[in-house]
Amino acid sequence: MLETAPGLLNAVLRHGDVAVRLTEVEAYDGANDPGSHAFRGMTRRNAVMFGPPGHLYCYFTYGMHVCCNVVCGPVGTASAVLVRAGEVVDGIEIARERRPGAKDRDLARGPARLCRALGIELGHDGTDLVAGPVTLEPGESPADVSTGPRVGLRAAPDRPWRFWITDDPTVSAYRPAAPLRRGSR
DNA sequence: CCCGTGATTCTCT
DNA sequence: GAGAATCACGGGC
Repeated sequence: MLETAPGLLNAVLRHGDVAVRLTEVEAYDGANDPGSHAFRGMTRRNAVMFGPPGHLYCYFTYGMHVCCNVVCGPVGTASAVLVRAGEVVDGIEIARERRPGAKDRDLARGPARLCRALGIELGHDGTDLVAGPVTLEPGESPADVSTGPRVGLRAAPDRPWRFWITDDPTVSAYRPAAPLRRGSR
């Protein structure tokens, strides 16, 4: 169940009293994938991607956001699945407190939002998803899955490795690519 | 639409 | 060792 990105759809990611049903994920294929953190080989930050599957890879980006991936390949492959969005199915009061002002369906609509709603921090990097404190429970296969290009990646945007549950309102809005506003070319 | 934010990594000396 | 470039985003206007 951890081997494929679409297999994670409908799975429930839980941290303490808050749980999120995953509705949108994105695959990253380690060393073969220019969009992956692991493309240039193992570094200190991405080390857990190279480790055993079923662990959580958390990273910090854009100066203020934490995102998390599920490591899914065997040791040495660095394959991971970015958790992009989901629906809060338990502990919604706590999630609301963590995200003041957000509408319920936006609580975990986006990778960084999802982590914040769940209370996932950098310290959870490397967490074993069976032992916890963050856990992943498989769910039923979704009735209808859509695929498309990945979001916000400048490298290899053509790989249709984003998977989401068709028509689910908690799937994040599609953004073609993150513009680079620092040098003007 | 446009901007902040800080860690990590790369490259050059 | 130092400085520059990059980053898989969200919120505010």
